[in-house]
Amino acid sequence: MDDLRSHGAPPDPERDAASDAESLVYRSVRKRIISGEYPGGTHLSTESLAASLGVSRTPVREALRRLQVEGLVEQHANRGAFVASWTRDDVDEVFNLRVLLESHACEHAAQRIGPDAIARLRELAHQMEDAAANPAAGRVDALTTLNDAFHRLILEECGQPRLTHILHRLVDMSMVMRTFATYSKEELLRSMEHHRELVAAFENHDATWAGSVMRSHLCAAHRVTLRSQFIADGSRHEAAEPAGTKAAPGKTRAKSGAPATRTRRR
Amino acid sequence: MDDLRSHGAPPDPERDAASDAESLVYRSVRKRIISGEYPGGTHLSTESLAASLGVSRTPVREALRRLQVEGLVEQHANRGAFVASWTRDDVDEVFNLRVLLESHACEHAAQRIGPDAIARLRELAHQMEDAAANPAAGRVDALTTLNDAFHRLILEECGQPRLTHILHRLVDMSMVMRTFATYSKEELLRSMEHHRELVAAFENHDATWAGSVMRSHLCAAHRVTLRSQFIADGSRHEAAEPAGTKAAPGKTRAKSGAPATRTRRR
DNA sequence: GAGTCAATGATTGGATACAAAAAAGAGGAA
DNA sequence: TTCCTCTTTTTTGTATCCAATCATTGACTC
Repeated sequence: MDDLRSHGAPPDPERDAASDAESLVYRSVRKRIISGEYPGGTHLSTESLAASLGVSRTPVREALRRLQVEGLVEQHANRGAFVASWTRDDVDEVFNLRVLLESHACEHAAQRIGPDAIARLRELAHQMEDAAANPAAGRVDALTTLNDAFHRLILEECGQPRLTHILHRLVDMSMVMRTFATYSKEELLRSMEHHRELVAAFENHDATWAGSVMRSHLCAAHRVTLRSQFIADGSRHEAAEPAGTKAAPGKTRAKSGAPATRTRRR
Repeated sequence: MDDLRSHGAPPDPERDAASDAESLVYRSVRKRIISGEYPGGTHLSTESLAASLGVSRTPVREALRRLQVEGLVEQHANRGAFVASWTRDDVDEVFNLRVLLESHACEHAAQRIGPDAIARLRELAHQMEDAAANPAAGRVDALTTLNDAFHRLILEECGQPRLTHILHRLVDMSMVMRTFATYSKEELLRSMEHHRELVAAFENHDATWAGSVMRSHLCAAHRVTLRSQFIADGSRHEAAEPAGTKAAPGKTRAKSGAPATRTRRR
């Protein structure tokens, strides 16, 4: 009957635009983690989150569980949820995985992508160049949003839902880490050139070329992230704790492992 | 003080051995999905699950949310959770990702693995050969358990928690699909030989060799899975619906997409 | 007889209430 | 002063309750 409706948003498990309370909390908390408003180690109290968002604790708990599985949050039994922290090894791992998977996705996308998506990619690349050339306030935000859209569009074109899902989460992690990233002028220009080159590779449906450019692009981003997050000797950059937040118990220990997905020691 | 305790299980986000109600439900439902007791399309009612497990609906809902994010169940808004179904494209995607990632993990593991882990791998390989040679009842279960332990041990040795986590989920999916798999005698022997060869590669810390064997191993498994799950023309193998279960609404449609991680159509 | 519409029943999503565990703090002894 | 212990307080984890939504069934109309 109204099959059209069930065709659209509701059955979509990644209901980014869903209007229920759980999704509201999920989007809100995720956004704040990615933007850096909640730095690593921040205690996420279900009660205060529920109060500040005007919902009860039930959907908050479900949203935190989702964020935990996605790796942005750690949950300690009977102690609640904390924003995941990042070590240098974590940064390396995430970027190594992105290099491996996103270039793979790029190669598939190059073979399947249609003219509409290519046009959209070109438009996004142009908008990024405009934003980069215009030293206005909010430039970084605009660039981040456009860059995110560019990468996500490529992912959607690869036609592999699980790969897309995994990479969305890795890209989220990269964005958390890139909160403090500062691109030099040269690095910015190189990044723009990578985007242009990717569009050219897609126009020619050249999978090898597209994958290769993506690898270069991510290697460069990896270096920028490392430079902005860690000082040369490899010691950890600790985001300043905002007043009123409590550090995760046993945090210094936890850092030597990894957030959210640590394996058991034997 | 009791820092030792917080060192162990409690702060582990993948608390497989946790004793709270949510984890109990999670493990129970996950096990039934993987074992094939709940075939694709089975409706997972929060109420009946809560009743059968002796807990309330609250932890059941959280466990289902976790399984949804992990891709084993689909949640349709206001309609509840259903066990994810698998198309041939899904099988191909999962195995392609495993080939890419598990060989990568293997290469890292080969460089880091210690003598204890190698000994344990050799032991597991021997046990598998014994189990394979002994045509007793429960042989398939024993082989599945041992093989799972073998692969997971390699993953833990690679020292990359996120990669490990992602692969755990992909392996779970493979196990769901392999429920009905039947290895021929030749395929079984080849699989055993792969395990032996992997141990040899690890003993020599030869990353290229180890990664290469793992690729072969997974390609072979991919073919067996395809053969057992789908008939030659590529049409879908539908697991028999047990009496009393309701099919997911719009299921025929959903199958053309993918479970749990479908991307939005534009 | 087929199709449409409304009432009913079942099930989910969310809110609140309660019990248990952990963290924080006060107090006292060495 | 420092360390230990007991109490208080906060916060989590679970159970129960209520409202909203969806599927189903039956009656009604064309």
